[in-house]
Amino acid sequence: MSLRMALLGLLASAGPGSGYDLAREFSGSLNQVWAAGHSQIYPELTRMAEAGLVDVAPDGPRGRRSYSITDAGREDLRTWLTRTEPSRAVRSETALRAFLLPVLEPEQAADLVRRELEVFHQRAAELAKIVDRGRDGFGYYAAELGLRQAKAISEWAQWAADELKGE
Amino acid sequence: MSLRMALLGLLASAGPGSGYDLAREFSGSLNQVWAAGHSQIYPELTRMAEAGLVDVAPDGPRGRRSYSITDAGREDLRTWLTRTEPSRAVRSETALRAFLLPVLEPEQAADLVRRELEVFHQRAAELAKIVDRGRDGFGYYAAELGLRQAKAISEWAQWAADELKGE
DNA sequence: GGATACATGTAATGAGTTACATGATTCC
DNA sequence: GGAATCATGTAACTCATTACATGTATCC
Repeated sequence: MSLRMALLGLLASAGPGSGYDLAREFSGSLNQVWAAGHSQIYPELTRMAEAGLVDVAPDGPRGRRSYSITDAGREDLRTWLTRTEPSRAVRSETALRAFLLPVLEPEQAADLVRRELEVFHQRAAELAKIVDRGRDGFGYYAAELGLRQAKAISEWAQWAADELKGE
Repeated sequence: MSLRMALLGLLASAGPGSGYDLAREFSGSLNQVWAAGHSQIYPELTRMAEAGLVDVAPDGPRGRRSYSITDAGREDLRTWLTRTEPSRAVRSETALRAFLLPVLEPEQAADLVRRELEVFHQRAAELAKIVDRGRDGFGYYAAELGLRQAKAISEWAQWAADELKGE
């Protein structure tokens, strides 16, 4: 359902587009939030068209099919956002590794934590750039959230490295 | 692979246990980090036994089968933690909804954000309790990470609510 | 003419969720 | 005797990843 809602959201705010366009947006800013490959996107768009959530304009160049959101689609998206309870299930490999840290020797655990520090420090810097571009629409709130989370993780990594030194 | 590593980690640090025990640990503190139900755990343990990563002691009461980690299992776990690159793929419904916020009216968006604020504020309070119990071993580093992330999300929600008021 | 980007799909596999199904022990 | 908990499994389904497969338009 989440993939479907992400696609509807993109069509609602960026306007009509092809599966190819949508797949490209998924490898851009949305990728930080929800990943999907084209092999997942194309069949889902077909199902969404069958369900009347999107209209298809076929026969563009190179067989391009352009999808646009319908009123039913907009309705579904709004209902999902406002009336369904978000799944807060977390599945973070970084967090799982944090959980498993105590099975390592402190020295190896510290190595692992330093690698996370570097990656998320880097990610925070990238997201800061997006945030600085301001409220140009889509991705603004998500980028700010991503930034705060990336900072939280790198600060945790710093803390954990210090903690492990003391052992 | 992650499920397998989580199981090996639990067996490595909490000692031998049954699938039932492991499923219970998954619904406890580990649940914040990596969720799994018994229908996923039992078949995985069977495969792990076939691969020689765990030993099985069958014939406990009520057909209980107790699993313990082998040297090969410990080796696999250590190799995974130290030599494989973590997947940093994120799949967060909260973040996806943050991404989609601009499709809502500011008022509805603010409602959504306030609900997240409440949930993560609550979660932060629960994790703070676990962290306060101190370095009693497993879950300590993960709880600290979870706490920092929950705080980051609720601070974001506060920021977003203010931001939406201004619109 | 060749490389690159555009464009769409399917197949096989793996991971995860929900529902179904069963039975033993313990506690009251 | 009945309820709760312990204990294990399978089946059906959905969701996600990787690999395979093909063809068109544009740029140089």
